[in-house]
Amino acid sequence: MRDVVDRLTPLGVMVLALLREGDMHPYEMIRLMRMRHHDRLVSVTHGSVYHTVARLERLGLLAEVGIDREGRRPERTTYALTDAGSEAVVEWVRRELPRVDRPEEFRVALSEAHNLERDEAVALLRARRDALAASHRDLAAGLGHARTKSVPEQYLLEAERGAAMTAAELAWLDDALERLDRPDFDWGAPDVPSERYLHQREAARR
Amino acid sequence: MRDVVDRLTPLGVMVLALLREGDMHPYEMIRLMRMRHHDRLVSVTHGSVYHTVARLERLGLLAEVGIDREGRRPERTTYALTDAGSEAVVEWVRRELPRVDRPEEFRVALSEAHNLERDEAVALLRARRDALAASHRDLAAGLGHARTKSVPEQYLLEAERGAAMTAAELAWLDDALERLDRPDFDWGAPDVPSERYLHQREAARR
DNA sequence: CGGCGTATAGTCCACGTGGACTAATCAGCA
DNA sequence: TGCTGATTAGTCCACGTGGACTATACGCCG
Repeated sequence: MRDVVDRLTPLGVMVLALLREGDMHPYEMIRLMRMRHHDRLVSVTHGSVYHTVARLERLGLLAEVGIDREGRRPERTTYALTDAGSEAVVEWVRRELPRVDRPEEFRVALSEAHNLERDEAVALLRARRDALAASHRDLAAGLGHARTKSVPEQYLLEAERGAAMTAAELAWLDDALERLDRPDFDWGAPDVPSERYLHQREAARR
Repeated sequence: MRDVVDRLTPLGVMVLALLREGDMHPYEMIRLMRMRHHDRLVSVTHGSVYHTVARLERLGLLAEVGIDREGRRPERTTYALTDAGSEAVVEWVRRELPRVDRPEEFRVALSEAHNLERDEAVALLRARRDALAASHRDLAAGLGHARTKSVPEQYLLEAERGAAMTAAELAWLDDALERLDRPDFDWGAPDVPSERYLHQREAARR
């Protein structure tokens, strides 16, 4: 079970997360991801999506549920999430949300955090804040050290920016955690895929 | 010439940039990148580095200059930069520095910006600032639009963070540009690989 | 009404990466 | 002095991705 989670790529997780909203064929996943601008998080190409779906099927995380044909369009294979697949998404997000290495993975985890219960998401983000603070201390120390050895500024630009970005994320996280902690934050049940998205899907299917 | 630049990966650029400091064998590149914490920018493994060097050789951007053997240690192949390789680094940085998509590439470009003349680097970063400002406006507009359609906050966390990060980078860039514009910023000639680094290499070679 | 472009749906190959493996030598500890 | 573990140096295979390619159907412009 745990080893399966290790083999998930960001795109794989997004695919599984989409199937939590309902059965779907790969091409529709691509449309939805593009419509929601999720292609800013992972690169969404035909090659990667179809291959990813095939791989997830081999892993037993999703399964074929039918081949329908609309008009005389090419036939399309529809897939559904298995229990293992549903569990794997949650496990993956749980693992990636607090990690400060692997920023790509984190952005995907954050955008799928709604698949967790609110309390758990908050706890994981709080852990992240601490790790981020430690990371920022390291970066600042490294910069300080380099300056005592009078390394020319031009060589430190990237490190400076890194420290600034880390500080900014820290500030954002503190702010977000404060908002998430207020009891009037709605969040809702993690399994219910929100009426809105279902409507969006219908609109896209039109 | 331009097509060669298209085929450069971030790791490839870092390898070429290292060779601008002097001839080197792949294993030494790995040591240096780790020592300078450049493995925060790209993943530095034996597999990728040796393969990358072989590819750059096929592209004619670097060339074997000798096989020496120290003591009875395994023999090591030393490589040198060709003129085309030297030019390719500059071209690549020139192209990636202002781009706001592809953040990975940008971080490498920024850390190799010292290979450009100061004036050119400043001009490219100024172009980046404008592109970044436009990108931030888009993100903010998208968020505003989502809020008018009352999308639950839990689905907007990643987008919010993205906007905050973009704003932070914008602030850092403005600050950095202001410092870079002051005439007492030293920068120096782009070709001279800085005494300091040569010492560092000797120390590592020891 | 004919043609051109774009949307739908999917396959397949080439490329780059990363981790596992080999193998010898040096440093340190007991 | 012998053993263990880390360092030096490099090879190789399996995996995931992305771009090119195929093929049909629909919409639109002239």
